[in-house]
Amino acid sequence: MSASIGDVAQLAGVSVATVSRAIRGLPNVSPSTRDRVLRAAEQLQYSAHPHASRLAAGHTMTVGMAVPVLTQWFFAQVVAGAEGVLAASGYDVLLYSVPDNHAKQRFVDRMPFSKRVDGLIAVDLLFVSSEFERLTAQPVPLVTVGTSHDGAPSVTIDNVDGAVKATRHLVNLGHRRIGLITHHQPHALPFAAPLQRRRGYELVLAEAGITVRENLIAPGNLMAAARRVAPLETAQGSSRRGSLALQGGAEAMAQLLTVDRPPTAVFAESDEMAVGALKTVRDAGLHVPGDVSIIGFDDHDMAAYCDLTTVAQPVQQQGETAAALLVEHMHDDTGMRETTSVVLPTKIVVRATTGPHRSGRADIAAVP
Amino acid sequence: MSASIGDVAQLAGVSVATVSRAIRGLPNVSPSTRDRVLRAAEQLQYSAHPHASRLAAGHTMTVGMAVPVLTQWFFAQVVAGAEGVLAASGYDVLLYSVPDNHAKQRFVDRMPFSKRVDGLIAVDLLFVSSEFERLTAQPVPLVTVGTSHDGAPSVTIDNVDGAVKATRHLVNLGHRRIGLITHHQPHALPFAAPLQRRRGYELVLAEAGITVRENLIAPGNLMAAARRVAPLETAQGSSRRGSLALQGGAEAMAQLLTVDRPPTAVFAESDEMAVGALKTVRDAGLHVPGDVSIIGFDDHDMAAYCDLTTVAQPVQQQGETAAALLVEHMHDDTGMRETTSVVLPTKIVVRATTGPHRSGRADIAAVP
DNA sequence: CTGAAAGCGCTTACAG
DNA sequence: CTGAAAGCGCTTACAG
Repeated sequence: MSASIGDVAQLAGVSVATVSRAIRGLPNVSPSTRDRVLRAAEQLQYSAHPHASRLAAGHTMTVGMAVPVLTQWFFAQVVAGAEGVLAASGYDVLLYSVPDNHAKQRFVDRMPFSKRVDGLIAVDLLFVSSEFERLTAQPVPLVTVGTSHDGAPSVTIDNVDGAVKATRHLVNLGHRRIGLITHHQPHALPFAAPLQRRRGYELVLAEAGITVRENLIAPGNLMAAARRVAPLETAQGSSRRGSLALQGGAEAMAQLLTVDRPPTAVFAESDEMAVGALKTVRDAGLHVPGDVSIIGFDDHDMAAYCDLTTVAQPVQQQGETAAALLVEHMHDDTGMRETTSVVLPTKIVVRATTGPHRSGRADIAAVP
Repeated sequence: MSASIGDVAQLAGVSVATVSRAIRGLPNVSPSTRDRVLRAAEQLQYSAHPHASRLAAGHTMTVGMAVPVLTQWFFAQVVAGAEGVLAASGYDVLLYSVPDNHAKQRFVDRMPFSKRVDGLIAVDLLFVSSEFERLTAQPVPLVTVGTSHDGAPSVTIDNVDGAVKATRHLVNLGHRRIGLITHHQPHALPFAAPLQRRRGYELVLAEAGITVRENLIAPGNLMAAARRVAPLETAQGSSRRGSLALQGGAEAMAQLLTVDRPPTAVFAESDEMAVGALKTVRDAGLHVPGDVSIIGFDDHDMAAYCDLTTVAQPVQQQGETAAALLVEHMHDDTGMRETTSVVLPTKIVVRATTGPHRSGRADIAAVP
């Protein structure tokens, strides 16, 4: 079929051991020999059979990457980011989609023992402790993005802080009746992004002396429908729902417009929901930001187009950082697995959908 | 580290050969022996080392998938579709991003000879004949999606026909001045989707006795910017540009609104451009479809949300079909590579952005 | 139905 | 600096 190391050895008149060394750039090969080998290899279009070298050398030069679903904006970005740095370091990426708990179970059961990867990146996968233990009880290093577990390096953003920025922006514009469109999932774990973002919202209201009103908080996640499409509990579900989030945001906003004194500003936990909300407001004949200010979260591709004010998070960079961390760990043979957790910064991007509260500081004055 | 086939053999009291056969469900193993082996394997949490079995068996059980860039909607969908059926057939997917000509060159040079995959799927990659020959001059089967080359199975859609449907829809609504927002790339090959879609447009105008007017055709591709982001010439660039397309569509529409007698209907070669166009029209204070009808192409996630009339193409299904075709070819040891090319159907989805020409059949009456 | 042995194509001590 | 040989963990004829 194609040339083997033996063919090259024969052509170059050396042993296969020497070919192996010459080609991999190992020391202890005389320049002239190396030259001859390289020329022979070139001539035969030789490249090492990866499975053979991996078997012999004991490493695979590939890393496994598990994501809930590739079709969602966030995940595709993260994978792309990781793939870039992994490729640059000579690693192939093996893709695993883990759309539901069954797939997660299978991933946890099989992956660590399948010996086919040198490292693992898990994006937005919430592992219960038994799963996580199983995953780390073996020599393949793991780094998580979007979630963090004690015992593995992780890459995340500070969701509370991001939400604080968003809410504070609205408060500083004079708003007092501030709505929240959430993507809280029923049984989500405590550190899930939706809960964290809600927490930031509540923190700022408290610090501004504004009472949290339940009727100003609307779920934008269309639970039944979302569950059908993406049955897996993910940590940052908010940013990842695809077009359902548009619709969910639209409906949540519609609900907010029915309450007694509707909000003059709304923080949506994701840009997609924010864009949906935008539509509802405009369809209702109201103006943004004249009547209602809206701020999102993510800096999704659509955000710039819609002139949406938002809290930007670096998405591709989360993949890149995770990959860099992983590469470092794979090269680190000391076996000691220090658990770096890097928290990437968010930053507010003010565009055209937020503005000062209409009645100036009226509302504020109304509150003692 | 983890159990090997030898450990299982020892525990079960049989030879490794028998373990191998029992575990892979080969015939010629007595039920009781098989049972004992399976139990032992279970107990040791044994799973075969993939590199070893692949080396020995001569196949890799993985397929390589090359896409221009994973971050674009279309490509992520296609990969997800393919990954699904590949996983179901027991294949892993190795991801290659081929964002520019340099990467393409490297892919063509190395991939086929790297012996690391049993098959290849190339999405939207335009190969010149020398590249294509190199790719097919080896035993690894290739299937292309979005492009088709003589000599390899492919899955595509009929872009001409899709565009015919779109344009005919507008003509049937009584429109005569029909604009086109193109995504034609300067040096694109003849079969590239943008050209095909344009061809469909021209075909229908001709059949309706309407002259093609150059000033009603506007490029929506923001060439300089697009080139910076995605330097590779792709076949169906129109559908894949991300947010640039939104902006490009918006600008193209703005241009169309400046001509002497502006179009009463516009066919945009992609939904993203159509959505951009929608914005321009509304920002100008005009109504859709009252003043201008707009139809897109793709049935992108955003289309339903925007109530955009469009020509839907099955996107995930293109990945699924390609994967199924490839699996079939990989299982086919006859070596004869019949070149099935499957063309998936498009279908028009009428929503709220197209409507009858305002002045009824006036325009039509004006033309003999 | 089962086992002993060769072989897949490399890498890596070990000698020299 | 270079080579002979063992070994990585499986699979696959070949015997029996």
